[in-house]
Amino acid sequence: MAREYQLNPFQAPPELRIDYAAELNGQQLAAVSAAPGPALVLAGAGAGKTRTLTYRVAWLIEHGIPPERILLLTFTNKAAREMMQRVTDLAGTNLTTLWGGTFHSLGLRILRRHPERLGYRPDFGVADRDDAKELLAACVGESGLDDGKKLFPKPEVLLELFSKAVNTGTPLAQVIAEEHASFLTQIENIHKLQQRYTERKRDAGLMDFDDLLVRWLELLRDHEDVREVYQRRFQFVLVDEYQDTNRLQGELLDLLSARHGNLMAVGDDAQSIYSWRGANFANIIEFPERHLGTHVFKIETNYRSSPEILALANAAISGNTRQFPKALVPARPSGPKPVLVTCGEASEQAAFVAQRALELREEGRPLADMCVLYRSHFHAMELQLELTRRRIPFLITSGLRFFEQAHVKDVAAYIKLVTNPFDELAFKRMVKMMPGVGLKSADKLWQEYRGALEVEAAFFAKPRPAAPVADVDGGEPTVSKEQMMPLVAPVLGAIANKVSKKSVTAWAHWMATIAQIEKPPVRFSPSDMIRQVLKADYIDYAEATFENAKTRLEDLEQLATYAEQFTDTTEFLAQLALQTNLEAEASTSEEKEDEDRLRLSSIHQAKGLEFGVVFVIMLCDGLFPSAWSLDDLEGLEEERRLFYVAVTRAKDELYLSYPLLRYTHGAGAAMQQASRFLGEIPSELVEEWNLRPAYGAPVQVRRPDPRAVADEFREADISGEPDPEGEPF
DNA sequence: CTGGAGTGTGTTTTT
DNA sequence: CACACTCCAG
Repeated sequence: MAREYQLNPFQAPPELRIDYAAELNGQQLAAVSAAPGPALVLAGAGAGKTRTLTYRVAWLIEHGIPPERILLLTFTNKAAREMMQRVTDLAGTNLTTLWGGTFHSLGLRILRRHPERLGYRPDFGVADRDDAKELLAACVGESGLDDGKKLFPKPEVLLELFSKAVNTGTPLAQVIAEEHASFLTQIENIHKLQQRYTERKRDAGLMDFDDLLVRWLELLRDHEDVREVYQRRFQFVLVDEYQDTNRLQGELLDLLSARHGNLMAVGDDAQSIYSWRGANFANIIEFPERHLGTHVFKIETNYRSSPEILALANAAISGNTRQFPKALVPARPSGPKPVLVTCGEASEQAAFVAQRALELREEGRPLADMCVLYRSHFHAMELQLELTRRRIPFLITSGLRFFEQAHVKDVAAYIKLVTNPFDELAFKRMVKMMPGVGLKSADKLWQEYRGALEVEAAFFAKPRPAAPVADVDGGEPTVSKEQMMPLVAPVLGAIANKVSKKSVTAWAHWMATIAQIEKPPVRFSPSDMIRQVLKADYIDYAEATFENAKTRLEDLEQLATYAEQFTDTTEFLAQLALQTNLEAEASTSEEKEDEDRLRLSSIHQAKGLEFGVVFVIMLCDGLFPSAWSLDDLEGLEEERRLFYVAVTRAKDELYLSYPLLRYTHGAGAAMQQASRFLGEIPSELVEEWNLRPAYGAPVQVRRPDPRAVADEFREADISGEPDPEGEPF
């Protein structure tokens, strides 16, 4: 292996601004100042994993490694941004040339530079889950495979299977055998369908989430000159949350770092909670075998939690058989014991959390320093109601993603079609908004449109010069903003005679709107486009269609504001698809960040965060651990790790609660059993609270009237906006 | 062929 | 209990 950079990659340090030895403990320092070469950093929860990684980046830069030679892979884009900001503050260096982000966003970034190598257009789009589902559904439909005679997997299920196969590098047949053996008889058809789906994506100029990884790997593997460029460029590769990488990501990392061999993987096997998404536990275990000469660093001092919380966490995880043994050493002084709270029913549990949060706030702890964690989003229902009722401000990282809401997708479809006239989904989505147009007409119109478009496009199809591979210091992608695509409106005009009588007016109106937004300079400004679409079409449509049109239109105004930072529609759309949550990712205003709100989150979404006080609710067997996981050991162990992640978010106080009774959908009340995870904790490690005596007046026990619930929700301030009436309580 | 009324089904976690 | 899907009337 060529290692010419290996001999002395670190130039003589200039004067260092950071006193590493003073700011890090011995174990952290060892990892931060590690000599070049493969390194595996096993850092327990709260041991300063992020801190270590951040200082490592600063250390590299202070030792003369140019930022553009560092690749930083993190679990969320936000994490990358925060780390880079921190390094900027620490070392006073400008990091704009450092590449950092999620696997998916970096895959997009690299693919965008060489799309022609894989036969993609330079402005290919990113299909989110819904897009992928629709596309696949269309494939199923036209293939006639699902004739209703035999049970055929639904598009969602198929996508899940495809995804698992590529992410884990497992043959599709094997995945099906493991997950849905009954579909094995139709394996031929499923294979055909997958092929069709792949072609269809390419025709539509779309990559789905998996493509961003698969094609990235393909690009590096099959194109030596491209591989060379990136292998040379990325002298140091750092990965966070390595325990949650899947096989595909593992291969990408190995390939990217193969030349210099400076791959530093940071993770904690006890916090692996994404195996359902294909995360490969083995990556972390086999790292030293795959990378000869790996230095293993262990960081075991926990700075986050009180010894009491840590003792509980250790007890909780000890039920797992598959783990590296580790000894987390507490560094903080003693605190209160974790509390186990048994409640009568879910609404009582909600009342407890609300009341306790208020008490703690009285004692001077900001709401923002408290978090309520749960296994599944719907577990937080009663709590949302209770907080709303009591006017306690809260921030929820909700299950539904901003971009996946119908109205957002509707408006985005306009931008998508103008940006990429071949976007079948966008076209059909808009056409179906017209009166009298359903699935079939949409398809017919699409065929007509597509035909006319090909004719138009022929004029634009000029041979593109083979793009030179960008050099290490090469510029950004060579996507020209020039008009390389035909205009949409003329094509719509050309086929206007094919439109049914019912929708002629709507069609003309639509055409006018499209013409308006695809005219420069509007077409280069996503936010202008959104505002024009709203004004021309969508306000009316929304008001006629949605009961809650007002809220939705406000959302769209927010989208337009968010879009202002983009001057390129392709990038805007791609980023939007990769964005989980607009609020979490977009830069929020000062005012909003200052606001004191209780945080509600699924445990998965709370990964990497920490709070003074943590409530873990709904610890019922069958809910957490979820009923799905009860029958196999691996599933159960993952749930246990999830529980471990939950409790290790807490710094000072931890409350574990569960209701004895729960009202389930339709079936009425069901008795609940305490989670088996609670049973695994020695009783001397927790303090048990008896709800009623401690809280005087009996908590109101009521079965919510569903209609009242719905009303309350409608008025509810779910986004956590400040209450217009002023004082929250 | 569309869209409404009526019937059946099935509920994790997310880039 | 909500939503997805089916079936049937315009």
